[in-house]
Amino acid sequence: MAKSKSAQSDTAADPSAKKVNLRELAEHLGLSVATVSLVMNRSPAAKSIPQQTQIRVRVAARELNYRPNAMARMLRQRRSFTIGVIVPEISEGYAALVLSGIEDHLLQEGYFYFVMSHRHKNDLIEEYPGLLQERGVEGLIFVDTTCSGRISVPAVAISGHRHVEGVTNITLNHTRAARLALDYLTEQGHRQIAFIKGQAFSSDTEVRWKAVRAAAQAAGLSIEEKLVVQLDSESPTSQPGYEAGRRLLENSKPFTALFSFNDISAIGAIRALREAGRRIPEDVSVVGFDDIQSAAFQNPSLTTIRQPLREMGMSAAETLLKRIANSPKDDYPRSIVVEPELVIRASTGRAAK
Amino acid sequence: MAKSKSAQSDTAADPSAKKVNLRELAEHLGLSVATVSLVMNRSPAAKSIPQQTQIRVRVAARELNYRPNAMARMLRQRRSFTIGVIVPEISEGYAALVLSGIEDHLLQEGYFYFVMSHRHKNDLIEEYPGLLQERGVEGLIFVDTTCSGRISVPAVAISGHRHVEGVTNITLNHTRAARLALDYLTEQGHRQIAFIKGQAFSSDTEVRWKAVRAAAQAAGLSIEEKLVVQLDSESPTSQPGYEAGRRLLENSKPFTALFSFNDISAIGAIRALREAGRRIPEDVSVVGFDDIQSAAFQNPSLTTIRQPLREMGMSAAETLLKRIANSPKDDYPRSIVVEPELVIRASTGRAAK
DNA sequence: ATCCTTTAATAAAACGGTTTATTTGCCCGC
DNA sequence: GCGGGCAAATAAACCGTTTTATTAAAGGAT
Repeated sequence: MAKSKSAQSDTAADPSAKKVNLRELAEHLGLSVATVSLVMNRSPAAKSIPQQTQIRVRVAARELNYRPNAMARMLRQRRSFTIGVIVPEISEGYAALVLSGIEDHLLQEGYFYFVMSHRHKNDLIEEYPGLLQERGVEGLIFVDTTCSGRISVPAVAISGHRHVEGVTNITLNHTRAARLALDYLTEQGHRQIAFIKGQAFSSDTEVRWKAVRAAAQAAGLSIEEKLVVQLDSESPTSQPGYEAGRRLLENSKPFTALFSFNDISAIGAIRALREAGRRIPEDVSVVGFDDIQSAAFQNPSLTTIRQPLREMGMSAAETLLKRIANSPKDDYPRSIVVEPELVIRASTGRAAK
Repeated sequence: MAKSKSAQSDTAADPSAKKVNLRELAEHLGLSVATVSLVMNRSPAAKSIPQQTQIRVRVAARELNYRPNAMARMLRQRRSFTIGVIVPEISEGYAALVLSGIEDHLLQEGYFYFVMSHRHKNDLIEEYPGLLQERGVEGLIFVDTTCSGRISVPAVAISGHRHVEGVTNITLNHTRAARLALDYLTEQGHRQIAFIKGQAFSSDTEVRWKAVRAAAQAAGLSIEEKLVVQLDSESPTSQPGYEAGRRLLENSKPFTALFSFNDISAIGAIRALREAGRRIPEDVSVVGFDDIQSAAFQNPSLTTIRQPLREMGMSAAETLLKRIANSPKDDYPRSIVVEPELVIRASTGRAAK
């Protein structure tokens, strides 16, 4: 912090005085706004302006505490340096990690971002991209949201899973993810494996389930219908997982392992299993998905398929900014695939029996 | 979704055609921009414009897919309908809940918001308010961040705990919070209670600790120095809590209960206690703070002092928008106090012995 | 006819910058 | 003594709205 004597109120120097604009600054200097603008922006056109004048301008700008008006500048340059991010909800877990990755990269590049969460309401999903574009965002990032409608700016979807013209998809290698989980479980001797599918609205649900079935087949496992349940409430908590766990138990088909759609629901399911007297992992091994921050601190700590969520966020931001920079050209990556990782913790072990 | 035939490419109707601006729309109509603007904004000055013309204008606007340029409008009206939110991090837990409350209210009122997270870096804390103001935000919300520097827009701080001119503070009734926790624990027969203090950088740390000491005194408890440890890493995970728990055990002073600074750290501490063979709650009762979404799904589920985090977020947004509306007048609430609530779950029970 | 009102609309000045094209000296070479 | 070139700066257009003051025509009252 600069040492500013707040007592000294007469100089135009430090107070949070009223805004001074370019015209006033120029008048104060006895120069034209054009000159001052060129200097302040270190425009190449300013090369013919002598150092001395440049310094004079900058000193005065500091003294008068000149701050260029962002809206005026945006209007003229037709750039907002703002991007829009659409997420299902600002929840614990998934979105929080992705957002922090996005933010990291954007702030570093001088961009700001708007967040809007739609809580799976279809009308909001339809409406938000338009609202953001009216606000002048230069690009959009969709997180776990299948984007629809006309989009006239570059866009990136994280786990979007639908090929939309103009949208770059960032997705996990689900095939590999499913194999990691099932191969590991079968290695541990599990053959009766239960599954919790994601909510219908989650864009990952279908592709992940397809991958699981393929992986099961490859591993010579057959998936019992009674060992498959689906999440169905839209709560972002572990409650849906808990309910799914209960349903699984009601089906009274024995199983020694559970592969759940995500960590949040795995945690809920574990609670249901426990209440029914099953010990984790002695009676049932549980594998989650995502590796959210709290997964490692569950009791027992959660074995899970890690998605590099922060990295996916960063990659989304990076890709988007590149696309914006190249804007008129429409050669852009359609798809970026990231790799999962099996993180073995304490919620899994060898099959009983 | 409107039924729009995407094949029909000749009419100017539906395609994501190039932007049409007010001037072009006016020309198309054979009217002046002024007239069109008045109609589109339903300005009171438009009352003298006949219904028929108004309809004509609106129909054409729809047909040409006219969207007013937000930057031009903001520049002219000198309003951005944007506010800035500064948080330590977009983490699981605390900030996520507060943010969702903030968002709820803001979107409802037609405002957008920028988020910036500083991860406790002092230079960023200094820098961000200025950056946001340069971006034209009409107000600022600080979450768990003591704001500094000159602020020339209305501001609200959640758990700011420092009286800063121009900032409304939203705080929890910590006195009551501490009493709820300690009265409950003493009722359960606990006398040897350990404490985990918050990190030095958290704005809640000091006032909460002061309240705890006062409550302890009121309950006739003395706080043993060896039973107090402080969180000290800046990780937003449970790791610092885990480390704090270990330190507590190393001090080898017996205790039957632990009151931790927040849920995240309580979860870490529980892990440390467990590793040392202590059962929760049979050997040690643990009380957290915040009631983040995952608290209810811990194993055992976490007894905690609930802060109404979403409500605090909503209240912050509401207060801020009210202040913006009244802007020139500087009578504003200095402080808003919200009440905590004791949520008893399974991590606490009667003292052993 | 004259003056006032009302209706329907417009011209033009903001808002606060950026940027292109142009001006004004001034020095240099011949 | 004059055209050319350069240095230093500026005028003015532009970005796309909003909003105030003004105009133009028509109708009504006196």
